[in-house]
Amino acid sequence: MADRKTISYQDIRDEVVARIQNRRWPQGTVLPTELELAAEFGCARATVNRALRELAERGIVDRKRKSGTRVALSPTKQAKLEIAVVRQTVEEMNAAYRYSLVSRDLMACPPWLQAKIGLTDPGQVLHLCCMHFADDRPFQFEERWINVQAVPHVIEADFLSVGPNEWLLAEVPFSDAEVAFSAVPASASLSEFLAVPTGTPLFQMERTTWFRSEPVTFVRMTFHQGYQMRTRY
Amino acid sequence: MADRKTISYQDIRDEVVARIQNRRWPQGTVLPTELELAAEFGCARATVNRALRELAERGIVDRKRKSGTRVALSPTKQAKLEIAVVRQTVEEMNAAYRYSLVSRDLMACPPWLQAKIGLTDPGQVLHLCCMHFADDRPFQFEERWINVQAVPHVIEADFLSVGPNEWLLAEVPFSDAEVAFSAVPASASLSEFLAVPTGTPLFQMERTTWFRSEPVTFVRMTFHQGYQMRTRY
DNA sequence: CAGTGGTCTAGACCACCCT
DNA sequence: GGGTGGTCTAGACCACTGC
Repeated sequence: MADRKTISYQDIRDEVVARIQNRRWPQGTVLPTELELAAEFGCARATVNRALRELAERGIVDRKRKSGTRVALSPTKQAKLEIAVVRQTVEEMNAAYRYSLVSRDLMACPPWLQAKIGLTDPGQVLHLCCMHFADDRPFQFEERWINVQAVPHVIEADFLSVGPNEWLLAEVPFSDAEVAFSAVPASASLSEFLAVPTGTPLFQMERTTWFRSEPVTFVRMTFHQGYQMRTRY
Repeated sequence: MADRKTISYQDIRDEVVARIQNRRWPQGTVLPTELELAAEFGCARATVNRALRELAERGIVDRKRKSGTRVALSPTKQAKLEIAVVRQTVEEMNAAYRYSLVSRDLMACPPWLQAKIGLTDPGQVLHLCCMHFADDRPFQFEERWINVQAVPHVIEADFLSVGPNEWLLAEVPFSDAEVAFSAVPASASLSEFLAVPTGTPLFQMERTTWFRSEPVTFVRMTFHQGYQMRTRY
């Protein structure tokens, strides 16, 4: 350690990671207590605490009261996926974004959807189909159902110029969501919208969204052939 | 707010989220300063700081020195994906896990791989193919290349009973990785290993791993038909 | 019961960056 | 230049949990 004036929590965090990678503290090892580490590094316990808390969040160590901090055994690593709005994703590729509404109809909530999102009252849903283009080439086909009861004035939105994703984000900020990724074959309609042969493997993302425990929307986003979702961790 | 003895950072965090969802603080709004919030909630600034820092990590607010804290405009939401070892994934489905080594050969690093993982010296790589089963049904096909230079004694491992993933995790703990998810058609060999017709859409995950900036391994994991990766956020 | 992490406080200094 | 968040300190009390 450099003999700087003050030790930062990042110094401690990095040093702990180094010792784990060095095998000085192999997997399963119980680390010294916060007090001991604070003494070793010559800093306050709060500083050690912050460093170790961050490592615990990353899944690198496990912490328990009384038993202490130990190096994690099965490193269930956590990847942070940044899920942005389609427009942003397209623009980050330096491509021109274009949005187009395909269809919009109000309907009774179908039973499968009712079960899927856990809706008790069989109310109405707004059913939307949209296309997103990058440089005028198909990028994503979006099929969405919105729970009218949860967002009543969705009926007044025409979704001609603004996509439902962005509209909802402004309307229902910071909701909870559950996502599922999978590979699906292009159906007849998907093959037309995304300009690929029927049966082509396509990357799909499904998402159900709740606002204060009330289901708001379910969306199925199917990407163009060859799309990859990437992240670092 | 309940008139409890002390205000926790979670109280503040939840209250701030509530005010954002209430539209009391619409998107783009500049929040009161930490000092002002501390005064309002009757707590120390550090407590407010921790609450707001957590919200900033979640992407709900943006913080900048001098300009202050404001409600995020484009909520690039972050999903935390827990990427576990295959065995763990299978066992969490209450299925019996079985592993099988398909092939193992030492070879010169092919140029495409050299370019992909950013390897400067054209050294040797260990090329492995493995199968993972859940209740004796194909679950995942794994094709992997390991940089021998980075992990020399990988040559002594036979990978007959322990898969390369678990071996590497014990060997090279907590490395950095880059992952990409996509949908691919089943190739001739994939169709045999995963028992599906050729061309079937399959979910695939590719991962490159570095340990202290040195490339360690590149792996391509292809899942059985219909596999879904799920998460909440 | 006692040890460990979890959290809060009151105060301080610093670094960044907008005006 | 000055205001804001970023961080550290020294001390305190609390909550959980293994012994």
